[in-house]
Amino acid sequence: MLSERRLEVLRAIVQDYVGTEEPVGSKALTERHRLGVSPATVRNDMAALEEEGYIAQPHTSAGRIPTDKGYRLFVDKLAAVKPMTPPERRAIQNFLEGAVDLDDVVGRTVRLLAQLTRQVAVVQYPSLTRSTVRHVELLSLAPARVMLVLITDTGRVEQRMIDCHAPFGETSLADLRARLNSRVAGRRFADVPQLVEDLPEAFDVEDRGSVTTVLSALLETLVEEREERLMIGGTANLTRFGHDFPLVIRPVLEALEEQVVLLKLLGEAKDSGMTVRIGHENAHEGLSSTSVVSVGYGSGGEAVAKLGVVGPTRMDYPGTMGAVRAVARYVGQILAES
Amino acid sequence: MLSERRLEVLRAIVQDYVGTEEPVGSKALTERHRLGVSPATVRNDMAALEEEGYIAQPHTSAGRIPTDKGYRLFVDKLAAVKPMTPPERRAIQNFLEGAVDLDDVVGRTVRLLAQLTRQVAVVQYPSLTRSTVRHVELLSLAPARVMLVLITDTGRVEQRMIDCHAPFGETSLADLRARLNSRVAGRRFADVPQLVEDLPEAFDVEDRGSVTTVLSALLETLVEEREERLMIGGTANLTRFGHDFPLVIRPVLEALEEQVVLLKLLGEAKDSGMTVRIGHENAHEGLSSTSVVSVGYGSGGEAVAKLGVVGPTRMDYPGTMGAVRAVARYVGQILAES
DNA sequence: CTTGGCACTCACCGCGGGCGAGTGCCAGCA
DNA sequence: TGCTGGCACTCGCCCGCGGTGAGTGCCAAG
Repeated sequence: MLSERRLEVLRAIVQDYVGTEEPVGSKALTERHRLGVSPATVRNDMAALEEEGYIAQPHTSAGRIPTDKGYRLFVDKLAAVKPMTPPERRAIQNFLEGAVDLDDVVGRTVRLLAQLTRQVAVVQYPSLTRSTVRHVELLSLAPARVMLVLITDTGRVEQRMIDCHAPFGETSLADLRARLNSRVAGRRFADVPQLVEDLPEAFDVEDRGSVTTVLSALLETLVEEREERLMIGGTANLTRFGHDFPLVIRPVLEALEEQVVLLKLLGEAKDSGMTVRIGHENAHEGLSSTSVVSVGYGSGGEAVAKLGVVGPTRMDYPGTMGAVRAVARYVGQILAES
Repeated sequence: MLSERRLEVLRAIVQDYVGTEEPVGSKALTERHRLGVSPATVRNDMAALEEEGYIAQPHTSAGRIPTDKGYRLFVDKLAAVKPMTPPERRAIQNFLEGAVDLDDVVGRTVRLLAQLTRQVAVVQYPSLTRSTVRHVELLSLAPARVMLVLITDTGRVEQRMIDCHAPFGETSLADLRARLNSRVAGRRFADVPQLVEDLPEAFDVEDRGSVTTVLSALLETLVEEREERLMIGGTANLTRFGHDFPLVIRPVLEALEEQVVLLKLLGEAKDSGMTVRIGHENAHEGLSSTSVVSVGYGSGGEAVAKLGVVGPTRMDYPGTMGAVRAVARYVGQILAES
């Protein structure tokens, strides 16, 4: 176990390094922080911290920088989430309040988060399976062509074109629509599969095939990776990454373009509470020099989706966590209102 | 007017510079191209080309690089669009054919373009105003809350939530839906405003307010900047830009995040035929070291939207133009089939 | 108008030395 | 036992140096 002061030294190193982006030495530390001990003592502590793997030096005779493990300790034990100031809160609220629909909410959230944290923002649309069905609509576009529209209580709308093999009569369609809605409206999407299981049996044999096709299309929209959508923004902030650009930035941009990767990233995070994944803790290789701060958000007590930011491991964790948490909170409120 | 050979020299300079990314000198030129003259002659030609502003030297005693004006001349007079090879065509077709809906088509197109050109791809969704109405749907979600769903012949679906001030009866809604569809289905979206102008008059006074609200919401979805959507991809390719990274890449990323900027960019392009905007020809400042190659695409003879790529002014214009044209063509086909 | 020759420019590279921040170690002290 | 000042050492960074070579402009001759 590390002594109190050594933890303090680690905290000081993290803070200074995050601020200056340069390896920090023992002398500079004692000057900028009131540690109450001499540089020599700090050096001893640093040697110990390095021994334990919390910090490292890029070259001999350079200062120390925190390792992933060091950041981890910092986040877990040494950092308090920095709450937003009242004016910041008001700004967040104002910015989000003008949104007219879900796309707008998500879009504004992304921009807001990117701006607040000066990092890349990622916002997931409310998950279908965790939402409640508000309405299911079936539109006949052609004799054997039906459009399925799902509407959730979170304002999300998904549509899907369905090709039936046989023509599907207008009255049968209306019948299916009515039955479907009476069964699933107000229920959770996750329960839909069971709720509609025996629905085909209520129909004439001739329509049963089409009904099954429609239902399976409905179920298909609920499977993972099809039902998840997200939006990202603030990629321009990647340019603040460091000096050794292309090598670092490229894999990050590539990862960010792969929705699958991002979804997996957010999926790995805890469902409740804030999750911070630091450097190599991220499974994806291209993101090994980034940290991901994410949190669930939702209209009620339960999270319907996640949002977060991706930035260099050398980031202002307290500030970022504060911003992420605050934004998630307000987005939840907005969602609840609509 | 420049002599034939000088044009040839310019072409050679552009080709070499695009290939090597380094200023090209007179000697290297004569070695790599069969110009039939000596370096000294080429030097004279270069001096003339520089005098006219087609090329420039980064430092004294370095080779020449083309200016925006030089690329412009190259594109206009010296370059032939490079057609895709048969295997490439097949690959494009295969890649696009698996798409299941419009989002998928656009998404695949973006990825395809980015991969083919190794640049940033931008694909606009088919414009509403240039499409034809397939269906208009009105859903009652709550007594005074209606959802409007627009479906176009290009497979695009737009929805919008509408708050009516007074409750809107189910039968009135059905009536409006029927009348609306009989008037506008199969017609061009651009004509919709006139077609529905006198529609409120057909309704009882009590419903007339809600009808007007719904109609104005419908018209609002058609105004510019609301109706336009687009998707971008391949931003990771920006890392191949040059050595002087952050300064160049940052404004480009910023510009790409502003849909407004991109839409304006594409809007400035000609409606038919391919448009190439080089460097400072782009109004947006951040894009002054990029070129934009764009072209309209559509299911029939007429373009319903545009797509293109954004890359460094130092790009392979013939190849890029070939890829952009080919992709636009196949996307048009896919759209026509669906 | 083209060409070979020639002097000149200047970015780039590798070298070497001085500087200084930072380190590890040690002996002394509380 | 733990903290401190002192000290020698390391090594990345900066800077100035000269050599090299690609590239240039100019000129006189073909």
